[in-house]
Amino acid sequence: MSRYNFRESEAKWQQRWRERQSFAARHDPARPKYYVLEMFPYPSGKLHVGHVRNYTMGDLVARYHRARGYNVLHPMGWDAFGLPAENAAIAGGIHPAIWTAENIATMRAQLERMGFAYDWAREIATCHPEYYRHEQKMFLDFLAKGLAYRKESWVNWDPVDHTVLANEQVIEGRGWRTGALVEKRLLAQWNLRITKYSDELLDALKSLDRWPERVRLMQEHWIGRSEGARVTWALDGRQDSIEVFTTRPDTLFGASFLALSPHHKLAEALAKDDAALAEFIAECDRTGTSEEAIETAEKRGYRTGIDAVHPLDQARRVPVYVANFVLMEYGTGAIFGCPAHDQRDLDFARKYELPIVPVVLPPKENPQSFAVGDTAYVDDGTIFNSSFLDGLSVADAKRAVGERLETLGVGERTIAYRLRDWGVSRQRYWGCPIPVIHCPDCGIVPVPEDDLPVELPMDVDFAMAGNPLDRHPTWKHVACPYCNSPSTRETDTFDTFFESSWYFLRFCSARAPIAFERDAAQYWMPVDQYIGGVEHAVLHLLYSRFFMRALKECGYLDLDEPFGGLFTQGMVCHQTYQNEAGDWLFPEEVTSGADGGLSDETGHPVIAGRLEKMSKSKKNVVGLDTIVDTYGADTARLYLLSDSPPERDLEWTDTGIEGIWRYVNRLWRLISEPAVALPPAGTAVSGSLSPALAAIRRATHKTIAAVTDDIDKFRFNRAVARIRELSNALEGLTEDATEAGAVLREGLETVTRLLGPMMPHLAEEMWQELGHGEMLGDVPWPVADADLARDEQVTIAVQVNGKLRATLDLPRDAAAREVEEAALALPQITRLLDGKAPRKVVVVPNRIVSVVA
RNA sequence: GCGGACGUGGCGAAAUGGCAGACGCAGCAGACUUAAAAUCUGCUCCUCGAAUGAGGGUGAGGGUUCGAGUCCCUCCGUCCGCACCA
Repeated sequence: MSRYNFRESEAKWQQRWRERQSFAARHDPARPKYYVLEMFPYPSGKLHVGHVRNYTMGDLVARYHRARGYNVLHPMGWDAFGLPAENAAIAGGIHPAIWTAENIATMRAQLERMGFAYDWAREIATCHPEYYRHEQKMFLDFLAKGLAYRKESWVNWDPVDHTVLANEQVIEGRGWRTGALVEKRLLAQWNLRITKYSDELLDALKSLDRWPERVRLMQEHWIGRSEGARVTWALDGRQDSIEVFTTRPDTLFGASFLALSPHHKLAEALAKDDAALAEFIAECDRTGTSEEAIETAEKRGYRTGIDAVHPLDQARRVPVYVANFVLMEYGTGAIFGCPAHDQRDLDFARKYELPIVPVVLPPKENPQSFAVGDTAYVDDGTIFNSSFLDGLSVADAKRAVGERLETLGVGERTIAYRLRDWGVSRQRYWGCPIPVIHCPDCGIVPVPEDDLPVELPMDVDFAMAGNPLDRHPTWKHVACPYCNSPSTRETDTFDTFFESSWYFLRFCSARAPIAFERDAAQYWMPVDQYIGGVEHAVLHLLYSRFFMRALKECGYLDLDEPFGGLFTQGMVCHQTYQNEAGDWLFPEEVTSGADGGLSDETGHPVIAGRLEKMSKSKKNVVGLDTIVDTYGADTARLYLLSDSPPERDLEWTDTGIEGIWRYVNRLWRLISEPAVALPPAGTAVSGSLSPALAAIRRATHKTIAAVTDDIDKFRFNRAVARIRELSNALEGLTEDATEAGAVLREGLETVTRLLGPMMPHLAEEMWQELGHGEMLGDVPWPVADADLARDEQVTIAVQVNGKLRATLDLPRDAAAREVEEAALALPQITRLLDGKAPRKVVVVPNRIVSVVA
């Protein structure tokens, strides 16, 4: 019995693809294009099966479209800047550039072993100056257009590492690496004006009909458009005023206080002469920004002693507080509190004993008796206690009050967004240098284009905390390009999301001396199918959408959306194991005893934990190399496609991959040791077929249609099941008729061609074994013959009162009357009807007869 | 709190409103073998029954329909995203 020799076969076909440059994409406007892209990896060390699931799907899509006649672009690259390289440098004394290059080499070799159909000539790594020089140019263009600007912003500051931390790097108020309490600091940061496109980014979501609804919703929430009003409150006895933003201007007459953010200009000004207020603000800053901190933080306020004048009733005064729950980043950094109709305001009012005036009367409530208890009333109702608004609905009152505010010049209807501009400065070495120079005389000066790229120096020292660029003896010291005064370079680098916001454009002309050739981008873009994890639903995918618009504004291209189709695949999970001490164990350290109990290598009991996403820290990882060594790339690929729907999480099990390996060998035997002699390649099926052979031929053509449809709809697990169904049927073909060989050949060739995009090496080997000279990768996708796929006989279910009672085999498309008669004549049915005529009979052609007795 | 998704055998899962459980994993029985592995064959939702078969079954309850896993309402549970957003 022969076994499929994947080692020989996979190496052979990979070599063949390389020699023939089978997957090199050529710009050819005469042909329809298809751009498939998987989110490019961070070169962290080694590929894990989670990566490989993603790339296997992309490869299937790429090879499938190639077979369908598209000019396919399917590139791969490396998102190569980032913290882990720097941490490796700090921990192990290896330079980030070397660490990254070594990891890329390892991971590229792993990808090549998987046989993915990438155009390797277009490979990019974002840490190369030939890549990042172009984004330095983009930044200068953004600067010229006002799309980039410098602003003081509040950041998470790690006092030990001397660096800014992203929100995700702050865990329970402490730096994830140092464990130091994170401070809020005001730092001058470069920002990109993404908010300029808030409305456009929101509106265009509607056009992204090949994106998951979930991702579009997440972006919609992230942009967070809300309509409301700005209202100006004069301050009693002062010249200045406070502007608040509200979505509920209809409740203005229920106001009982104003609250300022601790970072509000007025709050800071007052703190200069008020030590207690200064201390209150300082305390607010010490509170972390993490979810836990926010949730547990008590709502606290500081009474300033200032009163504000109600804009619609000069006689009314409300106290002004500084409150810890008011965000400077949203709206105007100041709110008015209406306790009766906002839960948070209600809690605050109860605590500080402020008046609670209801102004929205719920339906069926009495204006005299209605009172707010512990719960604010936030729904619709009739306005009361509100002067000229009395009697209006909430919606009408919003309109009326908006008009009045505008007439009086004390406010206007406006729109607020949750989206904030994107802060791109990072106090890190391993990133793209921000190409500006600080001149004591000229101020901030862009690096002249001729001086690009600003390259990272290689001779850096990681021995001390903080950004090595800052401490470098010479790098930052330059002459001002305009006045020649001694100046300093910007030592911050870009957020690494900068690189991933345009890499898909670089792939269109990866070796161009400019960022990308306009023609190439206009031809290949947008990406037709983008595939990656849902964890990028907002940041990367939103930044990329912004970049397209910003680049368009700077004249780079004329397109808005980068990704026409998006698919977010599930994660690969694995059982976790812990010993009694609570230490995590690798799966290979665990053995299961005869009684089903688990133990470690020392014989101590092991507790099986929950299924979790594979991660190094929980040790529930499966090494890709081991899998490929043992079973080959194709087996791993088919397992990743077959076991779960692609959008759902997949559990990696040893028995699962074993099963696929058995299937691979069954397929190989089916081809290499056919039960019936096969006629030569190219022999068509002819002559009259026995019913059994006709059924197999029908199954063959049905399978083509079904698998094609399944792949189009990303139902890969079902496509695999269909192919297995067909190959199972072919295994059962042992009939020794003249036509049998030709029918078997047609079936085997179909299985081979359908498997081509999934298990490309095995399929090539099978295709060759079937006697074909050309490569399967060059053979067009099979087309189902609708006539051959059609059933001549159909099985029709017969229901009585909704219960299945019998089935009926009839010729296809039999007349409804005949079907009904045949059904009613069945003994099981006559028995149930007991001689009575049915009250009603529904006949669905070729499917069912439903009898109501 | 807001928003979303999901709930089907021992497990992963199928099922344009039309025969629930395709395809696979695990399991059981058998064949081959001195034996094991590999391979092959058969069985495997539950209850009753020797069997043809009968009844029940898609988180719970209700509704629409000739017909509901699928559509609608209420509830329960799980997972995910966002969250002091005014």
